[in-house]
Amino acid sequence: MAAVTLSEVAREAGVSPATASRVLNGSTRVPGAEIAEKVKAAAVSLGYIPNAQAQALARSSTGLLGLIVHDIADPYFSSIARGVQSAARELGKTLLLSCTEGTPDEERLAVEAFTSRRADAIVLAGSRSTNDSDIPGNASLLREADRYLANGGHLLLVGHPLISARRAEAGRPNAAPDSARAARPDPANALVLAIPNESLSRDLALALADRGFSRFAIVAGPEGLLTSDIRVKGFQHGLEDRGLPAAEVRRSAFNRDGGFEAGHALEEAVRSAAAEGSRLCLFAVNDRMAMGVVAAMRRRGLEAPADYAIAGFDDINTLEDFVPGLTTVRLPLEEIGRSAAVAALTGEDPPPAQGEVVLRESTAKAKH
Amino acid sequence: MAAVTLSEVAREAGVSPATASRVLNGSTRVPGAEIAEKVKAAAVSLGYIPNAQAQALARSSTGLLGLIVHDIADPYFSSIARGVQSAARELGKTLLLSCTEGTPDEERLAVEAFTSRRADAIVLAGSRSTNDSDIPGNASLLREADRYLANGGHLLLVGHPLISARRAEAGRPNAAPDSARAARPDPANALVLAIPNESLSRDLALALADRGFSRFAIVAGPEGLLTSDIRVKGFQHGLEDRGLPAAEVRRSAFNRDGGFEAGHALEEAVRSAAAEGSRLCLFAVNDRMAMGVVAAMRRRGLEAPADYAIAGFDDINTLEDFVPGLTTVRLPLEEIGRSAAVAALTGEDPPPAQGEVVLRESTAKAKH
DNA sequence: GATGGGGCGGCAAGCGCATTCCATCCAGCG
DNA sequence: CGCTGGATGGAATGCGCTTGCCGCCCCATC
Repeated sequence: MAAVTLSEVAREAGVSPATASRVLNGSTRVPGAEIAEKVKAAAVSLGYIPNAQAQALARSSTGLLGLIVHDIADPYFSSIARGVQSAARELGKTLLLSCTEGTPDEERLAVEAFTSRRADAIVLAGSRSTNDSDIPGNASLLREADRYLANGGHLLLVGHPLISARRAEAGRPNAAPDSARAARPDPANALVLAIPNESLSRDLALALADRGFSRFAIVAGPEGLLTSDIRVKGFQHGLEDRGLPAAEVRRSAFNRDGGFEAGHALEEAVRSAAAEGSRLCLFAVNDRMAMGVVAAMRRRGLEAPADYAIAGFDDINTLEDFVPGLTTVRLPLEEIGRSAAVAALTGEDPPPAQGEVVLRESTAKAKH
Repeated sequence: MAAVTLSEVAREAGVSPATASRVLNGSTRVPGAEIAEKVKAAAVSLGYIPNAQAQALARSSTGLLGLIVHDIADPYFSSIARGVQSAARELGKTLLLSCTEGTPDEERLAVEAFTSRRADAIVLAGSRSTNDSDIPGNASLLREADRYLANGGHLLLVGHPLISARRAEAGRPNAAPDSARAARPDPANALVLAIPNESLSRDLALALADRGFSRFAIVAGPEGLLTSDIRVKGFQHGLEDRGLPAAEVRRSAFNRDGGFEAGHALEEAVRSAAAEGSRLCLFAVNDRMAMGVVAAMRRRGLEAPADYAIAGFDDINTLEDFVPGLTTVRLPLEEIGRSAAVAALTGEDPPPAQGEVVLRESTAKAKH
């Protein structure tokens, strides 16, 4: 990529590179009008485009914002990405994107790559995992994050803080609630945009109980996946608050196919509840899983809300035309992306996300 | 973003920066084993991470790949993005992302930004518009692209070539077919990953006709939107091939809401066809529009395939759990993204995309 | 044992730009 | 009329790294 350089423009305009630099790229010292005109004209006629690399090197600030997600083709992340991108554009930043499939090792690689690019800030979205097999990965991710921060970068986590050795316990059954964890400063000193997963899934359980459901089952992601674990916990708390027995938890992959698989496995439970004259209410910890469950049930001839009820979480945009309308917890994903980007770039603490329970047809009162 | 520099590592290891550079970052000349060890040890202990900006400046190659899409939250683009990202990762490139809402002006800005970053290659996805109002935008996009290419960048367009003044006619009713346009070299000398929109929509029309449908209507995007126009044309050709009358074309926004709107408008036609004992078959030029149509019809109490038939185009992943199963044309979007990235980076011509008609329930023979 | 060549570090020159410091010029003031 | 101070353009330096070139040493060769 050879290209027109500043000094060529300067020569063309008959001024020094310093002067050209001052008129072309915002400086505190703006040269006289006449000279400025000459320089601008020269720049236009030569088709000058500043070399951002060189500028970055000279100013030691790149104007780059890194975004790390599990999977950009997942509507959850692509909505967030849209928000991040839109904020980045408004702030005149350029977006770097990396997808990691959710593995801490890939995430570390991404942080490393962005550190190498000297990104001004990094937004890291996606659930953490407290799985034992991820301990080394989490540790090295944490180290990499520390290094990035130590070098003056801004890191913002969407949802959960990074998993430290100490915190690896946090997702476990008897860990501290959301609030306590959020209050504890992240060891890596990263910003965290909190998503009230626990209280929202509790709200969902309450809403469902108030609608008259009394038998529940939970379709969760693999053990150790923080987002899933926390949502399960919140939901169970809600049931407990209403004096209902804890729901059985069925674990599978944290995606549509996981839901599909769980759906098959839950057929029996749905039918036996029906046999007893009640409807089982399912809570899938994310919408994609819920959609998988619905697909599996449908294949077995079971429909919501007639034969069972089901709720998801996230309110991804895909739901708009999904049948039956899926009860879920709306997360303002694009907005989350926007404020994540802004917070990361400014270094200010982001406002926690606001969610809300959205009741739809999939948990309607039985029609008959 | 201050950080450990190469020369600090070199000093720590007791060697010159040149030597350190050679051992740390792939050079043809690799220093002796003993020295290499010292340098590596120093790099690790200091936590050295090369400054990609400086490297880029020195090597004049950045390892950056730019991706420009209309909307990253649209599953069509996010699937492509996934493919691009995955190829980029494998090739050791970093991805720059920009969303433009499909306006040529924003696209130009994105190209400019990526040029400024000296991206090695740019993938530009999304339909072009031959609309009169976009003429100036297209022209300046073309200029910007030319400039990028002149500076040694590689540009790859997904779908259509850039719109030149000359080519602005191409999308018009009596323009040359796909093949002729593809054969004409792009003025900007950019690569083009061809998507056989015309022949595939023709295939779709043939398949539908063979299924026994004889009355068609088309739900298209706004006039001048190339992808839409070409698909319409191909479909009409297919009908013509079967001796069927041309379908009425109804235009609205190229998205879900446009489809919804068109769906309402088409209620009459569906009902009157039914009154005459036949079913109207709708072709929406993309899946999102088709989904909007289905939603609108459902609201009016009309269901596919019982009351009408409908087909879409793209086979976005959202369709997996859409009811009814939507007949469509499958485009291997992720694969398209992958080969787009590879071609852009290598400068080689990409293989044209392979699509196929997928018949599903939405165009099933009437059940009764 | 002298000579040529190959291998290996180091030196230094940039890559394109921002910015500090300096020289210059002119206006204004005493 | 001489001096000072502010404004303005230019020269020089450095951001962190790569790489062509030079010089050194050691070994093989005659």
